[in-house]
Amino acid sequence: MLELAILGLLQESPMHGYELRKELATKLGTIRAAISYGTLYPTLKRLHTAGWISENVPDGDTVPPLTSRRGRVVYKITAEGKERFADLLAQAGPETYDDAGFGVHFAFFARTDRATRLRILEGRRRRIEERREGLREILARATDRLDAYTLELQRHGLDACEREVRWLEELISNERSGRSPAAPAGDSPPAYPSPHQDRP
Amino acid sequence: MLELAILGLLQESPMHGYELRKELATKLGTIRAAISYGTLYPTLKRLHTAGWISENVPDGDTVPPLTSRRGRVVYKITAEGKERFADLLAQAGPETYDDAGFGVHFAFFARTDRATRLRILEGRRRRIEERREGLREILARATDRLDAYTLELQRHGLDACEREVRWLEELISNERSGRSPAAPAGDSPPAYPSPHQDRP
DNA sequence: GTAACGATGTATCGGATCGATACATCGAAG
DNA sequence: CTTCGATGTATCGATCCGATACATCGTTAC
Repeated sequence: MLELAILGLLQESPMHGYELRKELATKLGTIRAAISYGTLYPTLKRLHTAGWISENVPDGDTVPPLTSRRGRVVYKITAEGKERFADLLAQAGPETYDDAGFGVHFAFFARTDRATRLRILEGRRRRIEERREGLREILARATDRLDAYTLELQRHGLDACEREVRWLEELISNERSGRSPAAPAGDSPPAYPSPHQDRP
Repeated sequence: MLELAILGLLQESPMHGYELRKELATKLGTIRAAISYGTLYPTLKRLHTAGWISENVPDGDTVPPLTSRRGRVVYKITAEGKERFADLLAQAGPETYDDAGFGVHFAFFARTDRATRLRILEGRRRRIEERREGLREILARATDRLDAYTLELQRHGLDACEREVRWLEELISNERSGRSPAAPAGDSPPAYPSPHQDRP
């Protein structure tokens, strides 16, 4: 999952690890608070071994002992890496529908074709609907077995599910009618400031 | 984190692994969809080694070869396990405020003292507020660097944060005034079907 | 001037957890 | 009478996190 995110960001521009981590946090926002270095560096090493990225260690050829710069490794995507990224972008399996997988894929929807976008959005919706039904089941069946706090937790979870389904439905509807992702679907006004829709 | 959940459930009644997994799914609901057996059994083993639970393998003493029942191991909490559970319940550190940790602790709030409940709720609120501020920062600062889909993702995340902060505030307010967790705080009517509040 | 500090930067280790897989029992449906 | 789905125990490889260590750089404070 992280693999997709890294390749996607390096496609935009080469970066070193620290920068990559910050950009990752910005791009993924709430999905993955911040990637641990214990995840990032091994993954970068793996991507390098696979030949999808290159590691550029700038050892100043003729000036090694003067300042002895600590190696600031710049990572750059390769041609094979771009192919790999395209492959990952196009696939939509079960792992694409869980919280982390969906978030990462969604973050790169601008570079995903519409058919795949729709498949992912619908798969995710299905997933959340199942979760929602599970919670409704619990709330209908086990009301007496569970204490007030546990029930409140389930209600809060159910609320979040219903909200996400509505959100997904709006996104799906927008995709089908060829609208911008954030454009309001018609009757319901947007709750957030409009994303400057200057192309009619 | 899983340790707390297992000890908590086994405190209610002894269970075998399969049952434990199902109860865990019911109790934690949206927090942790379903615990993998690859997590559950090693954790049970660990708890057993630590002396917090006992493993009861019912090998029918005098009837070994007749049906040769596959060992259905029944796990039971020990006195030390109960102490351990109480210790875990009472502590409120940074790991108590992330998504998984908070959810598990909240699920056992019925057995947590009020002071700890308040500390955890406030710590969690702080955590979500920080996440919210981070998202606002991104939405204010990086609007032009991010595409429409990424922005929409951030907005959805921000919305979820604001919602959770409101939820936490209501819970905190209820705790302070000694109300039931799910009771409405006063002016705002509940968004979900009232949890049959037949006591006035 | 220089010492301290916070941001930048690379890297590893142990531990928690997941998903896939394997295997075995049992009751019911066909 | 056999196949199938639910029940049940268990392990393996891979992913990811949190803590930790260490080094550089610029700014601020003394």
